This record gives sequence, structure tokens and C-alpha cells, in this order.
Amino acid sequence: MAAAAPRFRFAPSPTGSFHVGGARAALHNWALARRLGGTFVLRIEDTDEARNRPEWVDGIIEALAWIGISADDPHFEGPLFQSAYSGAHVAAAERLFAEGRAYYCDMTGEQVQERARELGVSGYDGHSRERGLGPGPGRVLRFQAPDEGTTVVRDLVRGDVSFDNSTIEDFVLLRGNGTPVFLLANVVDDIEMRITDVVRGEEHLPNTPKQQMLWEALGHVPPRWAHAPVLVNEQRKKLSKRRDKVALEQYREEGYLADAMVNYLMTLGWTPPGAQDGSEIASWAEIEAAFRVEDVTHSPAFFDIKKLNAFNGEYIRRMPLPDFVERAAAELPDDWDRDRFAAIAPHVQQRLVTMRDVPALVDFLFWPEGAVPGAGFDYDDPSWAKSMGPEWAAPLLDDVLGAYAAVDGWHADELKAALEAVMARYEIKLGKAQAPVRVAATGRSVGPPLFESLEVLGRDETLRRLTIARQRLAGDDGEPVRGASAGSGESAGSGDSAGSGESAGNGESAGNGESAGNGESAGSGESAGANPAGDGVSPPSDRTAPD
RNA sequence: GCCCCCAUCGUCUAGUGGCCUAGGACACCACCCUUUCAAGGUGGCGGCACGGGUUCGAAUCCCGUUGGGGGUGCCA
Repeated sequence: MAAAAPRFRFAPSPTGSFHVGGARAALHNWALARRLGGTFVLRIEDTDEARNRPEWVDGIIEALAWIGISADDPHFEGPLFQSAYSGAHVAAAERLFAEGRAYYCDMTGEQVQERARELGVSGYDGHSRERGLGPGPGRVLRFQAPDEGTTVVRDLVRGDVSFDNSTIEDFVLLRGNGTPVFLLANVVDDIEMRITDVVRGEEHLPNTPKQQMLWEALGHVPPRWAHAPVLVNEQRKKLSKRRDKVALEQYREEGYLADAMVNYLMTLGWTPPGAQDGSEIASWAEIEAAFRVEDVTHSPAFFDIKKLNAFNGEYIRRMPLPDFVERAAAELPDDWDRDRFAAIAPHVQQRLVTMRDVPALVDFLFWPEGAVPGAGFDYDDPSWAKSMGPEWAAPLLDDVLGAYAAVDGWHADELKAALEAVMARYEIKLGKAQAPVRVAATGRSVGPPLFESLEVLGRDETLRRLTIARQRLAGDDGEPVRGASAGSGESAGSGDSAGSGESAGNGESAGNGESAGNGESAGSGESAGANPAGDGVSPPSDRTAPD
């Protein structure tokens, strides 16, 4: 008789944002369910009224879809709602009471603490076990845990973990108001949903012996357990919503690719095949085919954004060009010409960390008519002095102006040849000679390859900008002429102010060393006011680890 | 306090008694390439927490120490 298909579950509680740690847990369950031909059950733990909003459930489903866990997949089941099972929770509790496995107690939390202090014990001492209390307002139902022996949790990632039953107190099943507590609800749900494998975060390991007792007391065989290590921050503390950037949605908005995020998340605590002596980049298909919980590491993993960045850049570079152009377009202000961007796209694709860095790399192509760069551009920075400083800068600019006005075609190779012809007279190298031209034409000291950029810019606009720069140079450091300062921004006027420009202090990313981009140009419609960042809308509690 | 988990380069990891003078990836440094910046290439820096065992032999097994983390609620 073939073993029944395994049933996994992912049980997040709805909050305003989706935790990366949760994403990893979901991915683990998903990979297993798919590889083993089982089912991934999504259960929404919505019992806490206070934190329950319908749109949050959509958020969970969307976040899952983003990382490839599609509700349309045949292996996907749900969403199911814990609240729909409240009847079963209470029924289970009553059954445990009827069978003498649980009893009522009228002590308040304070009283329990006080008594523990007097007796010198650590927790609840079983005070009401023999008092024969029945249900009533304010009375909690407690599970009568065994006093002796040990409970062994067979964990797929850690092996057998044993707990001394004497250290497990008679825990609460039903609150004073009759509602079930997490421990009970969770187990009953799993039983009801015929879950066979519980794969979750290590923070749940201490709860596991209690849950296992419940499974057995309720007459069922406990599931296979697997507790993956937690994700931690640089302080080696569990990633917390309060202090760390954990919202999956935020990474998505900042221009991280789902594939990169998924790949990276899976490398925390596990090594994809072939990574032992090569790249850790692996497709989901490869990951899914090879992932086994038994191979998951035992120790906590630091969620390292630097490494995530490396993965993301790698994935961006690997995108087919048309895909890249399409995806990048989403980061551009509406009034930026798509064809013009497409012309330079191949050169920006290999210079990115996140998709959000795109606008700042090409903004010079979209200055409004007659504009000259202003605040936020190197044009107005020390970079100007550095590029224009040499005494040969002015004459060279004059010569380039002349050469470019006369150049036959207007293609990168011709523009390069023309500049090389000019610079030969000054006995300088291309690396130096291009600097003043670059700053003059693009407003930045770094960016996509110069001649390709100029080709896209066009002859008229290039000459115009070189002329203006030349005049400024002559005017001895006078104020820059500002037709419309701040580049494209102001005139963009397409309503999408947004300002991706800020591009999150990516100073080190794609260039523009000094300034982190122009605050107001380059708005990426998407990011607009949204920026949920989780924190704002969700309860500050860290105790929301999906279970 | 009590319970539980963990411990290989800065980080993520490979490693399950000899193949390890410990391998890869990210980061960092240098050089090469080069049209700035990237990318790419080459090389470098850098680790088995400590102390005892077991064994012919230990990063690998056992014990202890130390250090981290998680849990300890009428939260999930």
C-alpha cells in the first residue's frame, strides 16, 4: 500500500506585511509538497480579531504568488481559515475535559505567579487538578501534562529532541472567555486538515512537545516535524519586524527580482546542487528537485543584503533583453520615451543592483527641452571641478564641439573616433578625455558608456549641452545656467512625482558616486506614496512567525 | 531562573573518521581588461570557539567549558 500523499501547511497570521522568514518557510513547504506530489495547504490564522483585515489575506496570497507559490497550482489548497474551525477547537477541548485529560482552573495569571513564587516552582503547579471545577466564566481549561517520563520529538532536521515531562506545565487550552489558545487551535486545525508534515521555524520547537501531547491525547499520530533555523540580523537576533527590513513587499518595491529573492532565501541553511564548487545560482526547478529538509543546516543564518544584492544583479544580467526592457519600463516615469530607453537598455542592464537603480542611470536622456542639470547632478558638484579642472578641458571641449558638429554619421564608433582624433592633440588618454564630455553631456561623472549614450542623445542635444558646459567653463565658476533645474523632474509633470530617484542610498550601486540621485526626477510611479514598509500598518509584534 | 537548540573564513555554506596543508559563494584587497561605472578574468586575505577524552588517525564521535540564539502568556 502506497503511503498517502503528504500534506504540508503554511499558516501565517494576517498582518500588514509578509515576513521574509515566512517566505522562506513557505518555500520549504512548497518545494516539498511539489517534489513529493503532496499538497501545500495555506491556512490563515485569523483567530485574533484585532489583527484581522480582509485585504491582508489578499496580501498574503499576492506575496506567495510573487515568489512562485501560485494558488492556481494543483498542489495548492486554500486559503482555509482557522476561524472556520472554532467549533472543532472547542469540541476537542470539551472532549479532553470529558476524558479527564484536562481540567478547569479559576486562578488568574497573577495568582499563578504568586503561588509559584511562594512554592519556589517555575510555573503553574497543577493546583486545580483535583479540585473538580467545572466550566465557568473566568475559568481556563488546562491540559494535564504528565509529570514523569520524557517526550521525544522526532525532528527531521535535528534528530530526536527530548523534553523532560516534569518541565512541561499544565498549559492552557481554553481561555477564561472560552476561546481556544494557539497551541490547541493549531493542532486541531492540523488534524482536521489531515496535515502530515509540519515544517516551520525553530522558534516553535519548544512548543512542539506540548502539541505532540495534544495530537496523541486527541487520538492521532503526530505529524513529521521539521524545524528550520531562524533567520537573524547582524546582531544575531531573530529578524524582527521592528528593527529589521523584513517585508517581502518592500524588497519587491525596491526592485528585487522574485527569482533572486527565492534563490537567495533557499541558500540560507541549505545548499543547492552544484554549489559546492561553483555558483549558488539555481533555478526553482533545480531547487525543487533537490530540496530535502534533512539537509537543512542547524544553525541560524544571517540575512545578508549584500549577498541578496549580488544575486539580484546576477539575475538582472541574466534576463533576456526584451524582458529586461519591459520590466525596467515599470521603473520609468510615464513621460520618458520607451524607445529611447530601449536604445540604451543593454548598457544599463549590466550595471544594476536593483531595478530601482534604472532611472538614475538614464535620466540624462530625458531632460526636458533646453534643460541643464541642477541640484543632485555631478554637474553641480565637485565632480565638475574634477572633470573640467585640467587646463586642456576647455580647448578640448571646443575641439570636440567642432568635430561633433562635423562628424558624418552619428554613431558610437564615429563619435569615439572623433574624440580620439581630438585628444591625440593633447596627448591624453580616452579615459581622461571622455570625462569633461561626459559631465557636460550627461550631468554625471559615471553612467552608461559615453559614445553609446551620445548616440542616443542625438547630435543637436549633445552639441547644445557641450556648448552650455563650455560657456559655464568660460564664465569661470559662475553659477550653472539652469534652464530647468533638477533635470527632468520638474517638467515631467506627469503626476508621478514619486521620486525613485532617492533610490535608497544606492550611492555605491550604479554610479553617481556623490549624490544619491536627483530627488525629484525619475519617479517610478509604483513606489509613490505606497511604500508600506510593513511597520506602519502592522502591529509591532514580532510574534507573528507563520506556523 | 528553568527548558530547548546551535557553534567551519567577516557572511552563507561544503564537509558525516583518513580524499582536508579544510572546498565554494558573497564581501573585501590587488592586478588584468577597459570609454567612466559596472561586468568579466586572474590572484590574494581569511575559518574548524576552548579544554579534555575515544581512535593508529578527528572539523567530523563523546564529555565539559565558553559563547550565541530560541522558548518560557488566558500571543500567534
